[in-house]
Amino acid sequence: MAKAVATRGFARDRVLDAARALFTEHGVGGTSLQMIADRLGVSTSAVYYQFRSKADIVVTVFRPVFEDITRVIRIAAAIPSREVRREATISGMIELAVRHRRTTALVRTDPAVAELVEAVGEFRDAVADLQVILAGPAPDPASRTAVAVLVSGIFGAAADPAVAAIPDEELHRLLLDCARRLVAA
Amino acid sequence: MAKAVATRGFARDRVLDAARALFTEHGVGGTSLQMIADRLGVSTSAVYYQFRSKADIVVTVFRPVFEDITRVIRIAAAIPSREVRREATISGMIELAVRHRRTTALVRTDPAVAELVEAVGEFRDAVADLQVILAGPAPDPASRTAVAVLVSGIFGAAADPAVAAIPDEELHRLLLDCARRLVAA
DNA sequence: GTCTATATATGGATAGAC
DNA sequence: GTCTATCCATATATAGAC
Repeated sequence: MAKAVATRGFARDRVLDAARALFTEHGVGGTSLQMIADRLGVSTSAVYYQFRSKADIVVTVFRPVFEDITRVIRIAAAIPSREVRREATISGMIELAVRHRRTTALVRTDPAVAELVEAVGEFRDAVADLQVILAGPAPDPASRTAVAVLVSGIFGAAADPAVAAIPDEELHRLLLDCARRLVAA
Repeated sequence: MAKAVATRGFARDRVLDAARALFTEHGVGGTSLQMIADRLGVSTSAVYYQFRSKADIVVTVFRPVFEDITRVIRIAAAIPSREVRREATISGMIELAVRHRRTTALVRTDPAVAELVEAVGEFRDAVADLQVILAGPAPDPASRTAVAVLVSGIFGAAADPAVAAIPDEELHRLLLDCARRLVAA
């Protein structure tokens, strides 16, 4: 129990790291500022010095993920062929799902994050665009189901403890295999 | 705003219905007894008359799902061929995922439910057994990844709003197609 | 930059009246 | 079977001292 070493200067990042870990363990709703403060060995007030509110922390934690999704969409949107565009989107989605691993699971599943997505237009658009590129504008039941399995499967699997030991590169490749099998009509 | 009609005699079931709906919307952690009581137009004390605690409600809501999982496993365990056994397990898993739809999503994703699973040995065993039947006792990375995609994909997709309009039978069939494509090595 | 103290709300839970 | 009243713990958040 060495006294909490204040590595100094990066207090904000330390709060974000602790928040990320706790969000993963207990969900956003199950994580209090007290828990974050305790993990850092500081008081809640110290946390409030770095962030205006809990919502501020949540938004800061998840912004990078949605920025990545937006980036993947923007790159894909420039591709003329629908087939190639979908391929690129899936590949980009897997890349970011693996890179963010623990964080991304919550994007698809945590009710608090779902509310956040609804609230922040920027995030909401990213998710909507993703659906359209993958399933098309007016998808039939089979496409809708396949896309739902694909997205839930990718994001859920990337965060599954069962694959935690698999290195990023290998996991990326394995998920790509699964995705190809799924969407290969 | 007609005064809350107390259909009488089924107060317990009405609490469970309200809880299920709220758990789906806000997650278990994000649902308070106050919210449940409000939705029924009663006081929290009235809810406490039907259940000892919030945990009691949670356990009662999720028990049927885990009982179904246990039943699927028990039936599958009696099948000698490993191939056929896995097929039967997947089919049974899809059947219960579709039948419970909104509830099952939380089983894979809600941190509060994850803690519940850890706490209740009966539930924990069901989940562990499911993994072993699907992936085998010492699975390689590829199998672990495929099973993770399969389970997350099935449960996540069944609860996805995008497939809400698809009838149970059709959704079951479509999910089975997805599963076959995924595990067909 | 971190602390103490505090305001205020909400959550889970119980006792006892009706 | 439902309500009022209440207890206690915890949560978010702020003010101000050091």
